[in-house]
Amino acid sequence: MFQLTDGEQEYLHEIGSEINYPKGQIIFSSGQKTNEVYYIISGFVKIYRTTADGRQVSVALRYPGDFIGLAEVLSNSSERGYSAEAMDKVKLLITWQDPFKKMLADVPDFSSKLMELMSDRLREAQNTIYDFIMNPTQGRLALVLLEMAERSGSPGEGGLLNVSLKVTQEELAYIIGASRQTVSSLLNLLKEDGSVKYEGRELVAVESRKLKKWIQNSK
Amino acid sequence: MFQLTDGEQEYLHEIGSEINYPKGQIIFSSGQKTNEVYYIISGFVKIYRTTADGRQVSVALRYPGDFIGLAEVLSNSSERGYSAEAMDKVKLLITWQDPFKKMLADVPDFSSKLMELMSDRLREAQNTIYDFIMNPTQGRLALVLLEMAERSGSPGEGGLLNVSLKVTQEELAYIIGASRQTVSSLLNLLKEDGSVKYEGRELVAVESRKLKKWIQNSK
DNA sequence: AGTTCATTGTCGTGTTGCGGACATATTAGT
DNA sequence: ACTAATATGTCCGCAACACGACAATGAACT
Repeated sequence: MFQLTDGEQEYLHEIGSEINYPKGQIIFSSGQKTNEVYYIISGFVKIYRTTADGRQVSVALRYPGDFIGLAEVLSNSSERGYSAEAMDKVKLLITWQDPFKKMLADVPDFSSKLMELMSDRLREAQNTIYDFIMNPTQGRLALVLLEMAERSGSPGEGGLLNVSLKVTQEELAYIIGASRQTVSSLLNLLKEDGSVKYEGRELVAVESRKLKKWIQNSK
Repeated sequence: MFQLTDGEQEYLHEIGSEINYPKGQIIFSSGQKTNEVYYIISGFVKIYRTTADGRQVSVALRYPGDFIGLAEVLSNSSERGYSAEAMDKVKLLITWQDPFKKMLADVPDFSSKLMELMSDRLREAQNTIYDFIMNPTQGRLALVLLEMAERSGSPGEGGLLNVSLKVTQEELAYIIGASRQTVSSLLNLLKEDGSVKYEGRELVAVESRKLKKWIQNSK
């Protein structure tokens, strides 16, 4: 996986500034001018677009240690193609694109590291496409829950992952491209099955073994 | 769009060799060792994966002027994640990864150009995800036909695009994640509508205006 | 503690699209 | 030209899911 060196972290802190966003805060919006690159210190960020009829479609989730708003800067496109929203309390490092580009030129290997990052992301996006074609709704739901749990959870015994996630069903529906109602019933199936454990409206654990049974042959 | 300079083209020809593949030829397969990078001179290439039960899922199409097999090389992953197959007569330029990486270091701006390419591709992949969520089958079919026509066709008057494409309906089904039968009926609707024109089994023209009416609000 | 708002559960009903089956048409092989 | 292999058209039953409606539950604000 993608990992910055201490030196790179330091450099980023020098040219950027830390900001905290509350849950639901919009970080940037589709159509806006491209000025900054963000580095995620903690929390989840949703990359999405709002359709003409008001629906949301999210195309990716970004996790700590990842950059957002990067593609536009690297490809010199002046407008954001997607919006970004904090799904959680999020701590970001904001850097303006000029010093960021200078860093690209200054710091050896940073450029090739970003190249790796972009390649990984492309692969991820292709996997998402693959999953969309292969998996019916329940599989996609399982996939997303698993991914979020793996990114943020602490492993217990067996395939158990302890997490602490407050994500509404509507949000999940946007991510997997399903209706809210369908997510509701599917989640209940997963609960009965013991694949996921909720405390109130907070997801507290997932049983990855069981969860994987809902996913189609992934390869 | 992505475009190589003459100098870069020349360099590539020096370190690589041209090869012709017939339609249906597999260029590389998922799981294979990563050794080469390919540059498409002419023809279409399908990037796909075969599922356990034999179905194919294609996640992208690549057109002339694009690289394939690039992501694995840039991210130093030793195995191909997807397979690539010629959808046409395809002319490729094969380069081994070592001289290719040397070129990256040698040729100024080549690296940043590839960065742009990767960014564009990521954006494309995200758009594909978006379209999958937003568009029902007929919309996805229209999108793919339009894209292929735009990439290979010569524009006539109005929104007309003259092309010459031999793609089976099964192939289209793999690309849009639908069943062969559904593609068959939808294509007939498109023909009746005048959105596409066939001569035998060859697609010869698309009426982009009409075709676009089958696509949901794309932004 | 009470009111308000957001979130979730659960019905119907209607549509879309899959997948099997089979006929027909077209292309390729020898 | 004849045969085999591929590709296409079409019908039908079935399952998955969307979408509207509304109730019930839980959370947040004052």
